[in-house]
Amino acid sequence: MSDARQQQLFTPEPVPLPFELAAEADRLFAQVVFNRPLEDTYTYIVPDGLRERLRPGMRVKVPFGRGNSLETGYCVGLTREPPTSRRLKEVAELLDREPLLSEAMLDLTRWMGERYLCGWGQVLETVVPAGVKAQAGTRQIVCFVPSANLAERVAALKLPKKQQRVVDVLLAAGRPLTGPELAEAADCSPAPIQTLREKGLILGMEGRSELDVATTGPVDVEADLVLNAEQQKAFDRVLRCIESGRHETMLLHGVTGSGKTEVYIRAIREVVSYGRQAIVLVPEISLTPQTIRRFRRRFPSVAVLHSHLSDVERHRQWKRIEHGEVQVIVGARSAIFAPAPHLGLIVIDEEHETTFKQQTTPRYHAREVARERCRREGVPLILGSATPTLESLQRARDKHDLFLTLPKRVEARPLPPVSLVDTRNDPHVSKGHSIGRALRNAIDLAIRDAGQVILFLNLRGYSPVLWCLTCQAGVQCPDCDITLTWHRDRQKMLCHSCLYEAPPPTACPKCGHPGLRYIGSGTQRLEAEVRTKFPNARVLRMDSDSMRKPGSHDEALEAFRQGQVDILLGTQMIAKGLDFPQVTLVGVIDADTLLHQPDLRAAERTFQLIAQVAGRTGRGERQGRVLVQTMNPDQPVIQFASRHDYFGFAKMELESRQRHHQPPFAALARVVMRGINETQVQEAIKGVAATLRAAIAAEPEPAAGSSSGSSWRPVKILGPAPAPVLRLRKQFRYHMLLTAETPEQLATLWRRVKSDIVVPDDIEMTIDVDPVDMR
DNA sequence: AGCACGCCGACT
DNA sequence: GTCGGCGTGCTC
Repeated sequence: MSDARQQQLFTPEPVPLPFELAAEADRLFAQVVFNRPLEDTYTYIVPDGLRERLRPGMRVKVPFGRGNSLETGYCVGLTREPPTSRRLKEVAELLDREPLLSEAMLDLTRWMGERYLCGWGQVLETVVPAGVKAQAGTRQIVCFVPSANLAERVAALKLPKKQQRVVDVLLAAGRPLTGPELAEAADCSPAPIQTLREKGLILGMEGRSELDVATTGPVDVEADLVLNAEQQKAFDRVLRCIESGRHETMLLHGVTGSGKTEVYIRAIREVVSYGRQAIVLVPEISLTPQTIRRFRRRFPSVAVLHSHLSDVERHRQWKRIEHGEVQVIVGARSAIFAPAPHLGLIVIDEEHETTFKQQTTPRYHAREVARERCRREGVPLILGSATPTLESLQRARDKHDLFLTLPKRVEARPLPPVSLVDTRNDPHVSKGHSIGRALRNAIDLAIRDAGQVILFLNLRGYSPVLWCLTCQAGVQCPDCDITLTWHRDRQKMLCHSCLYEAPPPTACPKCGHPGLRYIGSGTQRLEAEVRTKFPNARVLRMDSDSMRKPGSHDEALEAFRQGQVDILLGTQMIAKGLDFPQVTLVGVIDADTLLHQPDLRAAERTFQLIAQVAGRTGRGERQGRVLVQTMNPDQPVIQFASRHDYFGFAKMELESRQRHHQPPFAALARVVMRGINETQVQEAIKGVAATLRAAIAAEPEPAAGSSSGSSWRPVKILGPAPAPVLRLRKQFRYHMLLTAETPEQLATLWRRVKSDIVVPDDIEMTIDVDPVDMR
């Protein structure tokens, strides 16, 4: 028998008194999570003073840890039964008047923590915008209300004139008034109000000023366009799904220029007519005034959420959405968390874009969060793309999702013919030029016919490599394993992976020899080349260097649209779904850059990019054509892209992925460890790999045939190995991949093993579920 | 992720 | 004798 039990023999428990029992039965506990990588929720006693006000979704201050330091946490639930018998601490303070999140969003964020292997509180911290937490745009104010029986009490007193007037005004108002409001209405200074407050006749009440959530003024809403037969067919299917009231994911495959947006708009129109809201996610880069206008012209109340909003503005939009004052929410990745009270539909445009994956904790993919949110709320999800990810395509093939297609461009315009130009033997290219003979001729011709030209090169700067002839290597960033890019406009060498910059060296910093050569071309050098080769053409360069001013992006595109520019050249930025009817030629300067990336999706990216860029032409009355310069004209990906053959590409690539047990045929997670000391990082990741392998070995394999359906494949560990970019921002990085059949298997293993892993203080470890960037 | 606790070495 | 180094393990 334990000491505790022994003692009880001599000190019998006192019989609880009735009021104690009542209090016990009536106790309330709060479940709290923190912005830390912790899996557990922590239970706290809710003190009497807070029990009426505390609700799930509010933040609290609670004593945490052995030092009982006050930490901010999120209350995620309330319960009457404490889950542990341990002695509980009390909630110290309540930080919010209203919940920051609904119960539904709390559930969704918990799912995210489990899916992406991070703390629930970490998810909440990023889901709620900072401006909402700080209640940006509102101030702490004092409002005045009458005390009980004020009228009778005052009748018995003889108040000075001004005080009497204040009382009359307040009684007549019938609502709390702020100090200035009251003073204004009673035509007095704050003094009489203060006196009345001190006498206890009127009461001060702490509150917050209202946020001005004035909606944008009335706008003329344009009528819907007439759908063509294919759009109508796709829309009919979407309509059936909306009317069914059940969740379904629809993959809308539509070639560039096929009118996907019009189908989205009709679907949104439908759910809006039932009084529901729609969320439209677009890649950040597409979130231009033009895109926004497109929705604003069709719906009277549209909220836009993007990264450049101020805290106050974001808070205002959030409130508008929360109050149901908004029909359509258009935004980038994080708009997936918009607090729409009656969600009716989510649309993800350009579903294949990698910007939908967040690259910091919580490393969620907005498409997967959207899928889960729609499933929980029983509403449809539309994924749109001309080049869907193989993950989405495979789900449609497996009949999990519905496949809809718009196979033709609107008005049956043909897709532009794509010619591959082999630059291996081109006389200009071998001399270091970016524009080969064929492309030069094509540009000449296009300009002579008064057409516009787009030239695409996915490298900014002037020259990506400063080559040392002695070392036979490029000059690298001192902090990263990346060659420095020469930016001629700024006269600086820049690292595109960190903030490092330096003046150009005259000699190799490694070996000290002079004789450095500028090799390769970025958009700046291409611009110079274009200006010399086509001196009469009006040229505009668009990349993140030339478009730093806010609004310049839209301005540039507008100038191009208006025909004030003949040749537009730039990076990814110009590849996105914009509609320029006068473009008759698109040139891809170098199709090979993406092909050789150390990424399992390199081929997919290459295909998507060529397809995107090619889609910029042939969108008007005039025919367009595309020239793709490559050193690998026989490469299957480039071949498929030149034929606009998405399905041919997909078939080939899916077969390859299946053979190699890669997504979408496997679930993937990537563990990265980094630190200043390379051997320490190596040792640490070896330890983690060993722990994982031991856990896998210890797991008994299920008896043959016991698992129904597909064969059970245990989690496999690939690596550890140096990350493709070994050094980044002074830190050495090693990684390993975990693969399994399902993400659940990965999660189970990771959770079991995580508590056994000890990482030294100066080493950082992250896990990325469904990684899209392997650098 | 923090942070307090512990158990070891070089100092007033 | 004590200050403080960093591994270890817990946080309602």
